[in-house]
Amino acid sequence: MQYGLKNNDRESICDALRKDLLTGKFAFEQPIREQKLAERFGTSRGPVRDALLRLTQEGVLVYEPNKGVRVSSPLSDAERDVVVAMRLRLEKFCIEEFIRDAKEHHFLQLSFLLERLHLACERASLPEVAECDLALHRYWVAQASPHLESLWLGLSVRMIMKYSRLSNYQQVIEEHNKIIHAVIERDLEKALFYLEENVI
Amino acid sequence: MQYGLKNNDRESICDALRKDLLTGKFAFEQPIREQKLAERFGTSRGPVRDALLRLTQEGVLVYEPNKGVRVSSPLSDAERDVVVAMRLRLEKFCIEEFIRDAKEHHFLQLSFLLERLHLACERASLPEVAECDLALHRYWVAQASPHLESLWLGLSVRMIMKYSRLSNYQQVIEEHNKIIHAVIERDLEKALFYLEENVI
DNA sequence: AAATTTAATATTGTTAACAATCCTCATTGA
DNA sequence: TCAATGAGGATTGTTAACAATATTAAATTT
Repeated sequence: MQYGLKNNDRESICDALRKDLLTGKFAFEQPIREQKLAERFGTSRGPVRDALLRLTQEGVLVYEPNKGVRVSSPLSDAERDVVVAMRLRLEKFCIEEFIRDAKEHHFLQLSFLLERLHLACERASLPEVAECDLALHRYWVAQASPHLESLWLGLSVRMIMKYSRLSNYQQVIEEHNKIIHAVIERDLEKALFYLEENVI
Repeated sequence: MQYGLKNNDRESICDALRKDLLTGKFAFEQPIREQKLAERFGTSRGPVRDALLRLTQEGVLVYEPNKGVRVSSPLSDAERDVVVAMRLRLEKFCIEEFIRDAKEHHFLQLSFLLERLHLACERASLPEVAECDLALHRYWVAQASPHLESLWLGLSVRMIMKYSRLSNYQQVIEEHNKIIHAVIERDLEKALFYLEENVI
């Protein structure tokens, strides 16, 4: 479980940790120790602290003064419903913008991300599937509104943490095929419909 | 503009900076320098970096590697609409939970926060009004769902940054009076109605 | 004079040492 | 026996120095 970050970057540490957290490598409520992570990533505690602070703000971790961070407890069903509704509102807006403004090379990038998701599903690797799924959705959000990207991330991460439908790989592929083909055909109505089916 | 933080705390720095940002003390796109803030708050750059990182995650600041952070540009009208809808969805849920579960001392605390808002409005101090307004809404959010609190903060801060209706002090007071009295009477329907009028 | 290169400065990124706080567990005293 | 105390270690919080990168200004070349 040793990572080789050539670019010592809080972003890299943050992404690696987020992946671990999403795929359940840490238990709920488990405390996270800075020194241990620093050793794992081959850096000092500084960049690790940065990453932990970010993940705290995203809601994956909970911070208590002088006690550090621990993995946050899962959302209640009611809380999750709220988060789902919010994410859907946000992502619908972004899909709409994306379909309106996207050029050919954006669609190409989308196809590439879809292909990566395919491969991850074939390999049946949950961490990779989770990452590719997020990367795909994140792409149109980031293209449509950089402002809303970090907001979106917080919502999505919380959603996935609660429980993951991602283990049904066949369904994951089909849902995303539908969405993306609708997007590429610039069929807004269809795209929103399939998105609504997928984001639950 | 010198603050006297006895408790050197990233939280304090973060709150102070957020207040400045919300009330327009920095221009959009203006770069923020760590050293300057460290001197202002009488600490080293470490805690300042922590605060800047948090505000970046909240969306108030934008980070570029090796270039630091700058004040983020304002939301477009369409983006703001999305954020408003999301915040409303979140806060309605929290009000509902709050009304269901609140004890007498929660109502007392609410009255206290309302009183503070009154005083701030009388003094016509925009920074204080903004702070009290946020503190009030934040209270029922935090009570109803600590999970959703940081999410709510990101939404609210972005909303207020765009433009502030807060300068009409008389209206601010009336709107909050209505909401809070409805809450104390546990009249959910009324509370949601007045909330919808307030969060725009 | 305009463009390019180079040096100097300013700013962010990282690190290791130190300070403050929390936690554990053995010791003490009733 | 049990609660209170306190020492020791573990962990987080802060700092200042250093490294890496970006920006600016000057010098050089064309």
